[in-house]
Amino acid sequence: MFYYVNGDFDLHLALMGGQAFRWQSNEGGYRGVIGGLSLEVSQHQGLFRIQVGNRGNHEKLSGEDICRYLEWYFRVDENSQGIRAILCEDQVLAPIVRNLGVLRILRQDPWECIVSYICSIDSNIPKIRTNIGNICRLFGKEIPTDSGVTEHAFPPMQVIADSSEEELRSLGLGFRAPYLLKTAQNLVSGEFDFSEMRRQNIDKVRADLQTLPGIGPKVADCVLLYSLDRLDAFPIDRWVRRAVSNLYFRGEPIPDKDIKAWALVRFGALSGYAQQYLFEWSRSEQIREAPIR
DNA sequence: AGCCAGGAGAATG
DNA sequence: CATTCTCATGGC
Repeated sequence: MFYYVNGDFDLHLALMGGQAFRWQSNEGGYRGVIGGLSLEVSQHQGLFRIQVGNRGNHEKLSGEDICRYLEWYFRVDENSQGIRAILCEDQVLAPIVRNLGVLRILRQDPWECIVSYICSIDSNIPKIRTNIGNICRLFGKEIPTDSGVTEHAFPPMQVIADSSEEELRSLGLGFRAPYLLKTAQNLVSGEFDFSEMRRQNIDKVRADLQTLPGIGPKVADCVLLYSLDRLDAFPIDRWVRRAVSNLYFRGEPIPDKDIKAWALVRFGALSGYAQQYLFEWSRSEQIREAPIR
């Protein structure tokens, strides 16, 4: 089953930029798994094509349902050129936005997102990908594909909650293992309602997320931005911290709380997109000055 | 060898 | 109460 969507996309930026960690480039395209859905995505002059390889545990979904879900995931209804135009009103951001391709924020599953960014603590993108891959291989349901490669669905939170710290450590999670285990156990207790979180005040949701072990200000903002539809979230990592300092404050170190307040005023509802462009710029620059903080 | 999409808890001012 | 320090882990 194929599904075509109008272009205006940079798949490499969206899928390999460090938002999602289950995609790998694959002769001209990208192969990945969303939830339990095995996909292959490729770009063809102005269009991009999605091939649904296997529905895994989503057999009950119709083709239309899957299409709607993919529209949701890739945010195809979004006017990315309009967003770029608004961001370009910022004289510092303008050249960065124009030089990078069309950047989109994927709409991921909150549980997957929480796991991914707990794994991201004091880590790096290749290692996060390895960790997430290991978690899916050990705990995720197998998804047979036509190409013969066996993919793995992302495991439900109950499976992780029923695992052990030793098991998670064996996957290379290190000190993040107890964080993930306890957070999964807290989540299955049922006190957290992600659909309710979508409607609540962002500060309330951020505070609730931060009650989970291993989720502090940065991870909470990643979950808000990448999975709970809060484009006004502004996750501050060392790359963004460096970019803001160098681009806007002459290299002067700025406390995170000040950056957060500054970003809200400067970028408002599009803070998340500004952050993503700054993140990509900072990483492409590879500034080797004294690290901020 | 040193760096890397931070968080938690204790110590300090 | 706010800021700073230290620690845990593993791959590249």
